[in-house]
Amino acid sequence: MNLSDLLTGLKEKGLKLTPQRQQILRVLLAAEQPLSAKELGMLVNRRFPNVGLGTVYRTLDTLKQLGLVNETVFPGGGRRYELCREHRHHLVCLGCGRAVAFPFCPADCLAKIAAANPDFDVRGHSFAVFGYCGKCRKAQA
Amino acid sequence: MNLSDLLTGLKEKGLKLTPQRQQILRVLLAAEQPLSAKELGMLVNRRFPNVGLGTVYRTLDTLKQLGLVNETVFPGGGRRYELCREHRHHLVCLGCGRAVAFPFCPADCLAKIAAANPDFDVRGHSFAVFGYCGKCRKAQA
DNA sequence: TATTAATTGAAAAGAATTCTCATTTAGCAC
DNA sequence: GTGCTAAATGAGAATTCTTTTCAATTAATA
Ligand SMILES: [Mn+2]
Ligand SMILES: [Mn+2]
Ligand SMILES: [Zn+2]
Ligand SMILES: [Zn+2]
Repeated sequence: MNLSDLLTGLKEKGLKLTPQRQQILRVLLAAEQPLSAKELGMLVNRRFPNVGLGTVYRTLDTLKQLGLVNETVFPGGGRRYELCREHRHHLVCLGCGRAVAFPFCPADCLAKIAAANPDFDVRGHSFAVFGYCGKCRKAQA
Repeated sequence: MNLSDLLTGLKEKGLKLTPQRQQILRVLLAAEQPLSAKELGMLVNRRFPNVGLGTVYRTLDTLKQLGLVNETVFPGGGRRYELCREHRHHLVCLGCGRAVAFPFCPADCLAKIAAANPDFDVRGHSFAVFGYCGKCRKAQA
């Protein structure tokens, strides 16, 4: 998934290709881990200093609705955003906040749950493992 | 786990057994699903109308630190609290917010992750499945 | 009952997110 | 290119959620 694919996607939905949106997408493409709205805003501001958080949140909303971005909630409550690429989950450090992705998910659990709750229309799931990374453990000791 | 067990726990840690704390624990014991701080506060207020949210949050913090309460973050970002009973996860309705617990967790995934990241000190994990419950589906249709 | 440190209520402060509205602008027709 | 229009933006106000502050209260202990 590259920038022009994403822009084509927006265009098809009748959305304007504003420079702000393009830059937000560029930052998301370059990100190596899920970003908070604030982090995303700061990165966007490197090139467009007066894009406000309002625009960041609005854009994230539209991208979520288009299914291009997904929102993950990490322990402590912070919402983070990333482009939808391969489905993945994260190993999150409670010390420094860094996240490492892993590509597999609890398929057996999901199957059990769906089987046990036929009335429920399952739309998604979240899974995250948290603890302390090597660096933070050394820093503590 | 009943009320006097919990109170004994608090006492052992040198914490005061205030009526506010007791009521918060009673409400958490009676709850059938994780509560937001606000919901918890309102339920506490039925008996103690002037307990403020400040006290609710402070008490939840102490209970978390004692390992008696755990915090779960549901999709959208709301933090919810429940007594630590058996380890469990939830099936959460995106429509009405109701949650149903299920008692198993992705053990195989957790093992794979721990094996692949020996430097990382795993302290916990979160897992939630979301979608729309039977009631909400009927309401939509 | 007197003492004391922990706890509380009330209110202020902070942080995160959403809303409002006047202004700007991308996309389109001419 | 020029003008039109609905969509998008910037700036800031407003909400909502959570933490902090501090003077007053109170549970625990002697
Ligand atoms: Mn998964
Ligand atoms: Mn589990
Ligand atoms: Zn770390
Ligand atoms: Zn529902």
